Amino acid sequence: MAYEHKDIEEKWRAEWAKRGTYKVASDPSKPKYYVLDMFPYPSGAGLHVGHPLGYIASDIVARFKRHNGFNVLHPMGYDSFGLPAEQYAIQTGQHPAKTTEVNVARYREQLDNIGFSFDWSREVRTSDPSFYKWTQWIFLQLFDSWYDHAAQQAKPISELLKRFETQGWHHADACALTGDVEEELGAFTAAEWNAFDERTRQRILQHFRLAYLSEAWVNWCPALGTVLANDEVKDGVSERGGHPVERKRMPQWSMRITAYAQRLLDGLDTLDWSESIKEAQRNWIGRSEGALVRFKLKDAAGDIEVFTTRPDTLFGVTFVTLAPEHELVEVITPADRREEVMAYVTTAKNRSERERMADVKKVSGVFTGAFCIHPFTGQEVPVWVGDYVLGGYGTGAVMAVPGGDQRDWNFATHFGLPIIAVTEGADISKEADERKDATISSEGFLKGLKVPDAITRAIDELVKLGAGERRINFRLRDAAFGRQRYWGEPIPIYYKDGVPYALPESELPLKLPEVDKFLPTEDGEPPLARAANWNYKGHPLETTTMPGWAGSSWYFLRYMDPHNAERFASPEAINYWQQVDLYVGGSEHATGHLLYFRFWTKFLHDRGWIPFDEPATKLVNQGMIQGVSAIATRSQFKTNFETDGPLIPLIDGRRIEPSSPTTGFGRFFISADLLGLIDFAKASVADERNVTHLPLDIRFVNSGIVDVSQMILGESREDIRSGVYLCLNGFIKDGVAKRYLNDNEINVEGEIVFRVESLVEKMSKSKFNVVNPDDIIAKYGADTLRLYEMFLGPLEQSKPWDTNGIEGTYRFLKKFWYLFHAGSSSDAPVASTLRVDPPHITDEAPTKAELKVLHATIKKVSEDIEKMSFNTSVAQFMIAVNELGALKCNKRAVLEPLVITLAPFAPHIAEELWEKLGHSTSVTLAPWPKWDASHLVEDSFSYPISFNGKTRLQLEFPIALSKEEVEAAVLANPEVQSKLGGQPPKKVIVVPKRIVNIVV
RNA sequence: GCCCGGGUGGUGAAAUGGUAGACACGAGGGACUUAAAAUCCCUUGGUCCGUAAGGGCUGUGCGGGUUCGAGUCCCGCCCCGGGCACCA
Repeated sequence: MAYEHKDIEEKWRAEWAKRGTYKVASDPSKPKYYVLDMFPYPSGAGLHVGHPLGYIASDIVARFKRHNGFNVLHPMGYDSFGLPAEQYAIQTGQHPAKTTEVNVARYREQLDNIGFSFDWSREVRTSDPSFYKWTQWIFLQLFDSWYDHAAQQAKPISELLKRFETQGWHHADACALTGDVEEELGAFTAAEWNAFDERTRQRILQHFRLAYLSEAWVNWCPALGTVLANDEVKDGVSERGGHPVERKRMPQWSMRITAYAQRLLDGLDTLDWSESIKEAQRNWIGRSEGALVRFKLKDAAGDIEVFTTRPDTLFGVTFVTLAPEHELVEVITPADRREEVMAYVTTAKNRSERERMADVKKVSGVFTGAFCIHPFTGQEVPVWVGDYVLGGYGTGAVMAVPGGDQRDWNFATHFGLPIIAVTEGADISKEADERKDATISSEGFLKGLKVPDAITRAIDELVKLGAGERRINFRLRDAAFGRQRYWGEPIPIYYKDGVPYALPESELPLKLPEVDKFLPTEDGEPPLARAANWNYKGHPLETTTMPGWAGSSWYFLRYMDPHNAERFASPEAINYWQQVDLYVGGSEHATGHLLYFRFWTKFLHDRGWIPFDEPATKLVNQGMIQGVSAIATRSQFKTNFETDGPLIPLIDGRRIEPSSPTTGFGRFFISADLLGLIDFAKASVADERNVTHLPLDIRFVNSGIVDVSQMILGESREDIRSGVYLCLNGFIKDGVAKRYLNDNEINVEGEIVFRVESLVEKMSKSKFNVVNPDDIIAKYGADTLRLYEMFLGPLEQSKPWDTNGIEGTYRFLKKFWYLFHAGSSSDAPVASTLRVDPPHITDEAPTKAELKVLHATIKKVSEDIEKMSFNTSVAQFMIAVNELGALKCNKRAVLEPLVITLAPFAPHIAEELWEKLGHSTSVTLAPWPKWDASHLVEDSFSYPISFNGKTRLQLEFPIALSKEEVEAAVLANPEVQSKLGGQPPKKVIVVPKRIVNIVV
């Protein structure tokens, strides 16, 4: 009779594996559907209940689509290159491949327990040479490509060479140069190109390749011995480990993602992604329209280039500020100012980016002594250096308009520089006016124009004067691609005379070599430099490896054809499976993975390898499941013991006496309900440090009450094991509860229980609040876990995990099971229910009420899955079971379709019941039931009758009645009449099948 | 500062402009049981009146507005979460 989840789930997991139930192949006769989860990095900690949330949701959709006739690709794999395995390798000497293998096995075991419909025959691992062969191959394609801005497309380098050979390179083409890391490239003719030596040619080509090597400002992290990407640096320290990061110029592999800035931006409009992710990407790309303005130097050749979004404020320029790193600083500073200026530059430069960012309030700068010429007025404008201008961004110089920009205003005010009002109605004595809908008021030809018109006019004038032009600037930077690390894809490049060359395709995969240690060499070379024979035909190989995002930028393609040895995936497979129809993962990847993922897809499209240029049409971000930490308060009482003995004073004047401490000090854990009763003033807690908060392991906490005796057995922290736990009416020491030694129990009744406060925060080992899905599954089963995770709330929302609530979904499954077995002959509990527990199903025709429940459920669940509103579908299942239980329904015609609708959510129990209903094939093959609206039609409706919008009573009328008939019937009702008190209603609103509102 | 989310019982939450709190947890009461577990039934936003049946008022962060009717739409604030930021 009982619902034995363990037997059922083990049986079906084995059966699915044996039958290959979830294996999938291209099948042109069926429509395809591609459901993808962001694959996990297999960490040593294993999965906690938060990880599978998205996987369960996508699994439900995958199963639902299968029932609806789609051929569903639903794969899983591992992002198995990464820092933690390498850190572990450095500490222990254990090869990261080994650790990764162990962790993957553990992940697989945990994932299998949850009953996902993954086609494991398609598993990929980014650290597998058969996979990273193609990551390297794509790298070579990028190395062999340049971006033709005129055509808005990546093209082979060979085409560029032809162009150079016949046309050379002209400054007019210079817009092809993108990114922030190139040096100035001069124009050359075809004849010059043909005369260049190999070295020169290769150096020039680096300016065009989409994967390129150049001197770049990088985030160098000395502690990690590596370079970090911009998005791996948070607040000036490394995201992982929190080590300081400094700006350093060094040779660096980069990806020219900036070439795609406009397309990455435009593409967002075509995607069904959450607005917040799209917005984050828009911000990250950071397109701004404005003008490049050149200020001629007064006493030197050349000019200062400035980018501004507000050329309309040019008449408000009172000075120009250069970043301390700006190369002109040295050039223009006159000798008599040199000492002072260079001293400032040195300090400003040495301040880390972190300090400069943290210190917004402090204004610092110095006058160079040089002047430049205002392009419109011809007046002299002083040139300053200020550290509020960053060298790495834009041109590293700003035209300062203190009347229109707050930072410039701060700088001008601090140094007493003139401030000109640029807009009508601005009060420049208090702050700058940054409004973009103002009218220009500064003297000159822009006066009286609205800002947008003034911008256009200003640019026109700049162009006429040759002093500037329209310019679109992107915040997006080229992506650093090399890491001074071992555990990543080797970059398939070798060096001849210091010039990088592509390794021939036939040499791929370039496998990771064995090294004696996973650390940088003594002279700071990356670990790969330790490898013996790390060269190609005598030429040294590249020693940096690829970053984490390389493999994840294209893995979705490999799943389509994971064992192909000839190509990253066959054209047939790609043409069949196309884009990902539903991609599920965390929103923390908004500007990292999800941008590179789109970038590589666009690139592969440009070069003709794939027919689409966006990887995933729909993206859903699951929320985070937070942990609930159990926080215990611990205090060290002092001094009172010396005079009063081991008594703890309470605010009502009484004292409680736990077992006597041997010294004059006592360290106690205090139950949350006792906390407010202790008189901490009298207890003379020396200082705040004597009251501390410690997280207890939530495995020993139930509804806020700690099982202290169990906890001290399983606890590794000594202070927790040996602690004295003060409760309301006694204390617990060494796991034994005792009454207080004096008669001052606050409450002599009841058990001595220790309570903790709960705190919702990130689930993590260090907070002792991790819930392992394996434990939940052992107790309640995977089907219960799946249902409960969905039942917690909307998928995209973050929510705390509370194991206590799981009983509800477990009870639901037991009731569902009972529907099939109520009145069954074998009512006695038996060890295994699988064969001996016959179902009790009849073939009788269902009643109207039963059909209504069934069809309402099919309708609601079908619609909810499409909307990814899983919590409401689970609620509907509960309603159905409660109602069918009350109707004592055990009819096949009702239960059979219900099993199919439940199958995507709780596949194990559904398979078992499906089999019991007499089917020999898997429930996953059953077609999705259709709901029939005719079963949902009601004969009558109970109208809420409201007066002025407030519901007062209910009246039932046939739905066939017209508005007028309902109104008449309502007004004829004696109760309504008495409420009206003889007054005629002002108005009566009847909304059929909804409400009646009487206005009085 | 800017851009996205969000704010509803003790808790997780539900609600095409139409009966706020579905569903579930927890809590309280009861049934069954020698007992426990399991299961089942009832109550459960707040508050007031009533012995009771029942009824009144109030209530979706705050203040306005639109509407016969607002958790939902509009305007102005407050708070929480996430993202971005010396980009000139």
